[in-house]
Amino acid sequence: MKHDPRFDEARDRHDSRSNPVFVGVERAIHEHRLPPGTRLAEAELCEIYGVSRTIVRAGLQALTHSQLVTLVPNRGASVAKPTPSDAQEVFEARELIEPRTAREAARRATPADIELLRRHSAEEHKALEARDYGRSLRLSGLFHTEIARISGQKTLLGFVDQLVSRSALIIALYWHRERARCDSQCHERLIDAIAAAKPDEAETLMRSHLVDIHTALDFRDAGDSSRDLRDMLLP
Amino acid sequence: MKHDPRFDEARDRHDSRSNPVFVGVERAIHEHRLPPGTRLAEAELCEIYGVSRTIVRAGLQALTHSQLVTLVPNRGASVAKPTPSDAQEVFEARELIEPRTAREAARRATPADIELLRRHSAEEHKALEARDYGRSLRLSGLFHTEIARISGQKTLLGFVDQLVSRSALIIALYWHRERARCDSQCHERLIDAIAAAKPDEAETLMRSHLVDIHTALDFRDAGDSSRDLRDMLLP
DNA sequence: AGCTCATAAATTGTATACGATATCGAGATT
DNA sequence: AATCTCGATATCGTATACAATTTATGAGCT
Repeated sequence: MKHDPRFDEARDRHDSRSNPVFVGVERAIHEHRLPPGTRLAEAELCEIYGVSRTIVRAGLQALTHSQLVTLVPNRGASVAKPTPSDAQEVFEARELIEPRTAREAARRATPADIELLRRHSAEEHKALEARDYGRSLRLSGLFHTEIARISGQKTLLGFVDQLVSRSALIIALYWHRERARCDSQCHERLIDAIAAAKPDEAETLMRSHLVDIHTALDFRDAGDSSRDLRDMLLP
Repeated sequence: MKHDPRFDEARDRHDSRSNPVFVGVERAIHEHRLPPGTRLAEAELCEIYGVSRTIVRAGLQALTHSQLVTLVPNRGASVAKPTPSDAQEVFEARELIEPRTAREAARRATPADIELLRRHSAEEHKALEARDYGRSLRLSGLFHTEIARISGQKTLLGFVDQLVSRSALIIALYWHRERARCDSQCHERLIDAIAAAKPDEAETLMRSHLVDIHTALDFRDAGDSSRDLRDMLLP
């Protein structure tokens, strides 16, 4: 046996993805159950997830690498608080990268991919109607990473993943209007362009969609709130 | 005291950057002392750097996140071996992102920045004349990340950093000609464009520079070699 | 000889123990 | 009353111990 291809799948996502702390905290951040700035004490996470500090620390370091968590030496971890300047940068980066993934997705999407996108969009719509704010936000992000996945560029997918993640924090801090009205419209039109295999249109739609969100950000207060960790992570 | 700004510096780079395993292995990869595929046994790294497995494992996980190391569950770590398809992707991503950082650098570079770039370029040239292949390669990569730093986009800097890192592995695997002749020419011209504050020109030069390298890659054999870890890491 | 399976050695995964650093609070000082 | 100092407590950083898994070795079999 020369090389077992299973390893290639195993390695990529099973480093952080198999860590319950990483998965749980990431998801809680995506769903806005963990507000920016929340302190993440190791002992507390140990109890919540029933693992030792070894696992907790590995998870926190992984979260730090994706910039969802800020780790201050000797003083512990807390949910990251992107500054207005960070927010600008993240959206500038998205405006550079995602039009490309949308273009490529339009060139490569299979019928199954389109089906998946439409299903996601429907789910997002449903969550929004059910007032399940957190879930709709997570699905909205998933839509963007799904397009990156369809584009077939694993490297760009990694970047988009990170940018979408951070966007959840940015939206938590700097978004005030009733959101996602534009989203569902924009997302539908993007799917149509991709399904019609129109790369130029998909690229343009994606760019303007991101610019829309970007320009709607509102940089003022960034107040703190402190509730109980267990409440935010367990449900 | 509300918020000590030193933390902002401390947090960013002092997570992985203070780990001797991360720093040492990263540098060895950048300088082509650690060929792709080299196995990285934990016990061996413990001895080499005089630290416990805790530190070694943290370093290996950080290296995995920057995709320099492949970590297979229960079977340990080895230096990553980007496939030809990975290599294509990395350069496509660089061709998307780095023209932007070059453009921004041309708009924002201070005289001190230009000075620094010229000094780096001179060092690189010297290393090349001294046949110090590893050093010249590392400096060549540093040139690209330095431009990203000057662009002022921390987010894109992070991506460029990762892409340049992986490029060292890609060059180790898929580059055969006598290299870096083009580089020093290209780099000089790029500095000139940036110094002259010509964003369009800097952007174009960067793009064609990257395309040059990309098209010169040669995807054939990817043979293994196994020497002693200590020899590759300690000097 | 080549193969299979069992056992031993090596290596990784996780938990815990201990030392270092930071945080908090009581009492003294200005 | 506010600030400062110093000890107690909590929290983090690193090393180590033990369990789980993989890899290497060799006897026995076809």
